[in-house]
Amino acid sequence: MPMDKTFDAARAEPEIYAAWEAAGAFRAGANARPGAESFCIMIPPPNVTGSLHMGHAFNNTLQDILIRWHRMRGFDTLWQPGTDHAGIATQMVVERQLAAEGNLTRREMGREAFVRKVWEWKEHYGDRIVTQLKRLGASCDWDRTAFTMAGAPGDTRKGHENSPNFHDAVLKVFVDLYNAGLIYRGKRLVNWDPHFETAISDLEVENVEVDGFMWHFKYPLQGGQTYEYVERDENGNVTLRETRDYISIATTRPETMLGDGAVAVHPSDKRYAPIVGKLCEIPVGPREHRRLIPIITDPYPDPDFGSGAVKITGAHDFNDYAVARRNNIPMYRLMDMRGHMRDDGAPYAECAARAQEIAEGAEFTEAEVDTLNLVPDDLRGLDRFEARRRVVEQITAEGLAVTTRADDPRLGRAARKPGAEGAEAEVPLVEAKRIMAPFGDRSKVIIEPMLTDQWFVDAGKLARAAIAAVEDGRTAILPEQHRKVYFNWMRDIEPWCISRQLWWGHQIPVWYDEDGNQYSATSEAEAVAMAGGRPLTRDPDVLDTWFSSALWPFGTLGWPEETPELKRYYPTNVLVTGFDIIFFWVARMMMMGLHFMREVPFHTVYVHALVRDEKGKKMSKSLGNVMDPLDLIDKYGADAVRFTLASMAAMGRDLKLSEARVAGYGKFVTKLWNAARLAEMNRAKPVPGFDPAGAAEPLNRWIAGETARAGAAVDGALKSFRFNDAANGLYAFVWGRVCDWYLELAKPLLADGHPAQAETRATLAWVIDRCLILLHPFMPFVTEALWGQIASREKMLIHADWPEGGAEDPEADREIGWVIGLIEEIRSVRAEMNVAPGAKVPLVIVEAGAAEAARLEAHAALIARLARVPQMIRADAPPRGAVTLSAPGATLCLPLGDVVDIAAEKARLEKASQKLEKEIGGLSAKLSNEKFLARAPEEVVEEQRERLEAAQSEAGRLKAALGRLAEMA
RNA sequence: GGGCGGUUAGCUCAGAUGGUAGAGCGCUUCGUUUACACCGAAGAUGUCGGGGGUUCGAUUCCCUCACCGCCCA
Repeated sequence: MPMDKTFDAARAEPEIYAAWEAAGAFRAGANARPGAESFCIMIPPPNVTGSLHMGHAFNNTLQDILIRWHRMRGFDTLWQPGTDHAGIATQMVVERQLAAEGNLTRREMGREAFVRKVWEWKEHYGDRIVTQLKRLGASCDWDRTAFTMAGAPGDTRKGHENSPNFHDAVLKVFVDLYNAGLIYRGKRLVNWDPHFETAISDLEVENVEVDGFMWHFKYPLQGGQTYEYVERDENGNVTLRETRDYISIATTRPETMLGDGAVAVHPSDKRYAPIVGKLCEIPVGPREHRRLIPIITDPYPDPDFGSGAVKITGAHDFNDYAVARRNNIPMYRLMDMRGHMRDDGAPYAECAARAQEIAEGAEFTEAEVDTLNLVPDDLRGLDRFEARRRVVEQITAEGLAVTTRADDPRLGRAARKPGAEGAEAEVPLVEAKRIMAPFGDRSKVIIEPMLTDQWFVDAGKLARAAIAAVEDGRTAILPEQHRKVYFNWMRDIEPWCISRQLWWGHQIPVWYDEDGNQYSATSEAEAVAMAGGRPLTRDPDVLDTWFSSALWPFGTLGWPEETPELKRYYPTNVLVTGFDIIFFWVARMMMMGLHFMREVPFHTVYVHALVRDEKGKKMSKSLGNVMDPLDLIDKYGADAVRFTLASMAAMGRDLKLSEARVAGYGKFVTKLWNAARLAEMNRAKPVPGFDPAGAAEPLNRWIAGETARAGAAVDGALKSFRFNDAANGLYAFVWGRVCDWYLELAKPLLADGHPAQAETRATLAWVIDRCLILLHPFMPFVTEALWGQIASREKMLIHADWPEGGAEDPEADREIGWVIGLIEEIRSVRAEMNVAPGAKVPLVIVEAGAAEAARLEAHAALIARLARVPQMIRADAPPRGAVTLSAPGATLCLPLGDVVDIAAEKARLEKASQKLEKEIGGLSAKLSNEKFLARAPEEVVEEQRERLEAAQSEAGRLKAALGRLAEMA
């Protein structure tokens, strides 16, 4: 049955994938040679809520290439798959679904029922991303699919039937770190997401510049005191001197003024030296209970920024928090968990009075301060942004806003034009400026720094080993620039907040007795025993999802049990990941791996770049520029998508992906298909044990050498993670060498009756096989399809032996190279002389060296065919009007006397001649430079000399040809 | 503000360790020779961002400037 003209990817891909799975082709150790080295990659577990995007497609294509390559080379290969339970994301998705179904809310149904719902959801939808990875051709050992929540209460064990019990590993890690003092609980300022009502880590906060305002307010000094406020320029000359009864404070968040504990100025700031230590009044709240706060010094305020004085709100700002701690300033929490102004506790008057005592020096505790609600009664319960509006309104109404002329440019759009009507009016100074605001990376709401009790990992201690391992090269990070990023972050690491106020996740294994004592244990029974039987309640919080994914490299292999897999595959070889999770994930796996396994989790971290759209924009739903890999697979086939991604994977460079590029590689699939089709039509079948290196025909030896060269290039490129070089090299080899030249040159030899027919058939089949093998890691589907179609084989291509070695054949290279050059030369001349494509022109041999003459004779048939010169004629001199060809070692020409356009030929020769003269000029200048001769390496000098000689002899030939042309004219 | 990366053909990008600037796409012209028109042949296009330096020699190494992008404050 003749082959179709194209590969039907849509039909073939699922069949091929099913065949691989049925054969167990992906299983750990499949195709391993006896005693083979192991090669293991841990998949970056996609979120269980995820669906395949370009980043996944890229990331997994690269992993699959490495895995398939090693598997074919006989390594004991494991590509460990699995998914991440993705705390916030999953909880969000399920809550949304409940709402859409008109179901009870999370809080209405309670924790247990909700968690059960999440497990149900996971059963239904949790394998979507896995299915999608399969469409890409990912050859993971799916039987081992792991899940970061496996074994947690309620696990239905669907979709991750064989996953190691991750929950056990997580609990053990927690308890061990707790007992080692590396995990602790404390009241700290953390990033609070008011939408999800949970703490999140620094890394989950995106700082974005937005339009905002900077308000300037007056904090009056206690009892109407005054001071001389003096400003000076750099030279110390006084530029402003006035008597003030206030200190000017700038803020972008006026609602937090209610919680101010102090005003701070820099110790060197002379302007405020007279009032340091005095009290000033917060200009908001009921007049009768205005709070007074101290003016202190601290290195934090920048004297050159704003007024140089900073309000300190320890409970709602990270910088202020540090200042407050240093100076024992109380931190008053103003908001509730939803970001609304507090509406709890005693009335304002009572709280404010107590705060006043504290400001005046009364003793206080953290716990007491947290009970004080300093939100005035009229603002309680308001949303934080509404409260801000009211605060500004109240202060301004009272005349305590700093004012400026209405044409002050700092007012932004609100400013009048200078000289315009009203430009001289005094208006409140509200600067319009860009300010950095923190947003939750999932909720997209503004994050509120919030003083709450949380659990922390002492990351600083764990980081030391993780830094050392990269410093001494036990783990290599590629490309190298990412080492620096890793070090910078690791060396300056903050405690890691690991508690989340969610329900979906590993619940913290800590119980409290009535006195608040903590018992950390892997089970409640154990905790009760530790507590001597006292009644306990469990901490309701769950762990940050990244806490469990940090255990991925050993948790998936069965730790804490000492499984054979753990022994065999840990440390893993390569981690392929995006730079955006170096901190979230890579750094934490390093810390946990080194701490619990005493060995690095992976030897190499290959950090790939971002897939962008063709204009270089980040793909995002809101921009509408996302390309869906599944759509592309539907349209062009998985092979084309994979090959595109691989060919663009230059290390450290972002990919700008365009559909045209994918379409281009789709054509490459067709090209390969048709090369195989040609072989089939010529009845070229693989001959077992055949080695073209020993072929009689130079052409066959030549392609054997080219193939060896291509194979070595692929190996070299993949060894150093240059996926693009590997892919592009294969493309050039298959299309540019095999299809464009070998197949064309072989056609005459494949003709019936040709003595080399059998050998050439065997070589042709061999070459196609090699193409399939070398391309398989990149384009697994079409290659496997052809492999099966060409012959019945012992093993599928996925387990075929990767070629090792193979030598080039310099003699055959020279010979075939010469023939190719001649054909190109003739084609070029014909095209430029406008010789009719069908016109048959003889090749005139005026002069030829022995080797050249032999080549002409040996390859006459194929030269005739490809260059359309049906006969070769010997002559003593070039005929009139003949065009001389540039062929090393021979004087050949084409008698185009009748057809030649003399002017065109003259132009052609002159152009070539000019180019040569330029080269000759450059080369001879170089060679007459004594310094060059003295200092350049000898082989470089020699090379230049040879080039000069070649150019000169070529120039001579051109000159002769030009001379003949002149005679004709 | 600190750090990192980029600037090469019309477009998208390669150019490890300095020594003849490349590919794909696009473009122009031509082509039904039985693998492939999802093809073939031929062709054009570059002060390698600007300026300095090191060197016999710089797209490549160093400095500096400009513009673009990313990360961290």
